[in-house]
Amino acid sequence: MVTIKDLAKEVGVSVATVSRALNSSGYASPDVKRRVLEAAARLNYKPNEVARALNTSRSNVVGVLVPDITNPYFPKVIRGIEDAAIRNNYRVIIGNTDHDMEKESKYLEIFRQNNCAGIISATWSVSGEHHADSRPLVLLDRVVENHISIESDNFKGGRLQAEHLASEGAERILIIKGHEDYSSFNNRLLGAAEALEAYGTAYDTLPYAHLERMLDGAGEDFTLKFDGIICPNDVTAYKVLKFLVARNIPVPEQVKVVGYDNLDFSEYVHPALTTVEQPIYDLGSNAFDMLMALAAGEAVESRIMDVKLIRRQST
Amino acid sequence: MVTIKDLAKEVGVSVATVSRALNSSGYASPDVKRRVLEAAARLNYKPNEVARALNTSRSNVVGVLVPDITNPYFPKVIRGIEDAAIRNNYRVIIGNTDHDMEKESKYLEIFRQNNCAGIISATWSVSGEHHADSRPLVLLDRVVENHISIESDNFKGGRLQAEHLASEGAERILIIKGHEDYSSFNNRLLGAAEALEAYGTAYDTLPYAHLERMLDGAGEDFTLKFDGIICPNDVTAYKVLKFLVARNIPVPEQVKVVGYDNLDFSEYVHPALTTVEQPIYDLGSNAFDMLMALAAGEAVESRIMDVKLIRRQST
DNA sequence: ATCACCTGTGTAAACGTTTACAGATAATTT
DNA sequence: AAATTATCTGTAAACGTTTACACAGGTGAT
Repeated sequence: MVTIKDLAKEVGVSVATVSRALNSSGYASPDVKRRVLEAAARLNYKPNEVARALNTSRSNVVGVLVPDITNPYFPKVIRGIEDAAIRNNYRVIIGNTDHDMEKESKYLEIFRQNNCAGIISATWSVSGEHHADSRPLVLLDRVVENHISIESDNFKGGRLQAEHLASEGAERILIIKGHEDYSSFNNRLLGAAEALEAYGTAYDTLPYAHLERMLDGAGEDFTLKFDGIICPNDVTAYKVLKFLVARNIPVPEQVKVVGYDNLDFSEYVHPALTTVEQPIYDLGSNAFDMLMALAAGEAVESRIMDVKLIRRQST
Repeated sequence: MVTIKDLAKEVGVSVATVSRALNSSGYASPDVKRRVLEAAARLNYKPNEVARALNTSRSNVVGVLVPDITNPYFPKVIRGIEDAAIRNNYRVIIGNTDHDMEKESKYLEIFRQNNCAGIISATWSVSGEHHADSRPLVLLDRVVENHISIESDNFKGGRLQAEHLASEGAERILIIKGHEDYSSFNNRLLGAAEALEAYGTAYDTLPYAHLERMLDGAGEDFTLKFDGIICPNDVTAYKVLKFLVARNIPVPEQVKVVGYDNLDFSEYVHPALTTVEQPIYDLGSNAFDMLMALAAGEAVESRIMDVKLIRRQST
């Protein structure tokens, strides 16, 4: 591998001068700078990032934490992050936490061991003592006190779900709750509940675990008592739709279903899913930009991205 | 951050001894070793991976190249790789190449700059001069001469698709081709064609680009002339199903459709998709194991994983 | 002519590890 | 008892960068 030393020898200056010429840090005469750059191009010199990271104790790697990359929401987020990262000459290390606080801590430790420049996390166990680490951090789709975060307008999204069902004539609505640890799901619930109360529409809520039991064929069939179902995300909605269709319950005639996310697949399920679209890719790329700003010591504000309703055949 | 130096001071030995004690390399008296480990645990010492990578010119990071993580095939592969990696105390850097050789080269360069231990790639432009780099490499779902690879049994998979349609009574079959640069798609095509010829069933092939034109509403509607459609992957099958359903063409009565991959979603589309299942997750985790073996200098053979047909409502 | 300052360069230390080498002691062989 | 070998430890160099510091020469102000 060609190093800064080789360049120094080639040009006939010291390594310090080469480093300064390459990074335009400190002084370097125009002539030397030109010769260094020429030699670097000619010998195809690429700086060793590891050495750089060791010296500056800051690599150009950002750590990204997701519950499970297999959940189709996250690849899009990651793609957004990765594209932004590569534009800025950064790389992305990913970690799957499975909502497990142990794993989460382990990855944070790993990120530290790798001198990562910062962390974007879509999972955050507040109870942990991660806080000790002062690395720049942006939470994605999760809001936690004293941390910068970016999320879609979950409250509005919940409201859109509810208003849409109500305006389509649903009179008894079931709201399926998402993972209770996450602010995003809770805010969707709040938004929906508030809207339904304003409309004067009757509704009930169902913990996610109960839904799973129902889908497995055990437990009560909740769907019979309702004519509208609000799902915490699209993947849940797919399962609900499958359950209803398998029982020959006409959707949307007897029951209307609305999801949240607008994943690519939502137009392929049957019936095609009405859902709230959030700008998943942009959430990722913006999160990266915010992280860079944070790392540069700039003041950064938490961000909320707009959402909109996408109407399809399930309502 | 607590370093090896701190441990040395704490225990009252040199850093060399600490290093040897921690890594069980070279000699270290049982007593010293015990004291070092105790101090490491007490002070919560974690080795700095960057320093280690610089010294040994080999980090515990592997680079993973995929065309686009947004394609639902890849998150599963990546999850397989990542799980295997973390078990072995390795990390994963991902790169999206978009089938673009420039990006591919760029990422390979980046992996080199980061002293990556090896590369797993689901995309490989043979024409490039990447070969100069002698880093361990495992190709995933791509076969290229002189490289170790792992893939599903694409030929058999293609055969299963064809045999199934034929045995269900299809008499004029359309095979939609996948990306022609990739051996996996070509082998599926070969397997299907060979099976159909053995059956004496008529078939035709369609370049992917033509399909896209048809889906966009432009160009000829190919589906009318056929009663069986073999898709190169599930995502393509989703699009075909949507196209057919939108035109009220009864599936599977008039046209039967079979996919390839068995993605999680294939049971949610309408009608639920008959497809060939390949062990996507295992492809990833095995690829990692092969990479480790390769890095350890062991002899490694390319691997082909078995596939099986999953019958659902689209046939 | 003196002083201050700016520009350009080299020397050397530092980042946190691993490891070749040498020296010292202990254990085993002859 | 001497010679060999095995075990243990420390010193110092190395990995490829960045950067504090020192020094030299040039420019401009006083």
